[in-house]
Amino acid sequence: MPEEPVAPDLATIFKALADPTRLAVFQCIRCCGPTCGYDTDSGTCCGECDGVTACRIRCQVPCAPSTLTHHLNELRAAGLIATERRGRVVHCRVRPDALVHIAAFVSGK
Amino acid sequence: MPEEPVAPDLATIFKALADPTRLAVFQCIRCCGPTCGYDTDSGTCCGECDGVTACRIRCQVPCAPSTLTHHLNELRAAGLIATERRGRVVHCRVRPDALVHIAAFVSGK
DNA sequence: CGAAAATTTCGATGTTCGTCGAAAGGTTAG
DNA sequence: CTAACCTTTCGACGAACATCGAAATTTTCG
Repeated sequence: MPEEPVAPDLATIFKALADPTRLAVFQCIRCCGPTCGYDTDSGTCCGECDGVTACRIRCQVPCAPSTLTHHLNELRAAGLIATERRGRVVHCRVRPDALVHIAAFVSGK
Repeated sequence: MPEEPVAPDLATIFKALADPTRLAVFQCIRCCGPTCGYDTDSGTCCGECDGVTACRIRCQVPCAPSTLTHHLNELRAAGLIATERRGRVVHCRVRPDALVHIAAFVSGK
């Protein structure tokens, strides 16, 4: 299961952020941890950083565990976050290139 | 029917741009006409500019007339565009403050 | 090994959404 | 006034979506 299949189009990225709960999840990941050292080539995250664990996200964004998994999958498919399992927990991070497409859109393509 | 009821939240704005067809409509409006001189106080558009007519949008984004009306309503409700009827046709324009919320989001809130 | 913890998968459910066609509404030109 | 044009409203329909609970999976710890 790759972290990010291909470059998703703009509408897909917007759709990933269009749900209030999912947007809150993204903001939580964004604020609670440093930017992920995700490597596009190797498809892996750096092993040093901690990120935000899923269970910690659920402290700030209350929802069922399965619901959070679904939202994380959507955000990851949109290329916005990277996830990495370390033991029992999953660490979530914002990808450094997450918002470049949106930024280009705002600045007039 | 006000042009824009209240300041919509970020998720609503993203949702308005999350559909490929609707995003194409927005880009069409954005590219084909100058920025609208929409006045937040008076709630009207300046009477000088032409904007892009709905029927012209449908030349570039094929869909049923009722479908386009629906999409324009969504974009307007999200505060992204302003519409103005002039005679038989409806002129559509991007609101000058359309993307400020997204820009703030990209730049880290 | 067995229990506990964190996450995922699966199936189900109710809602929202995008789309269209038909009909109605408003406006201009002849 | 009437016909043509552009747009909106209405109702309907199928697809997609957010959410959950239960069960399964993965991993650590005693």
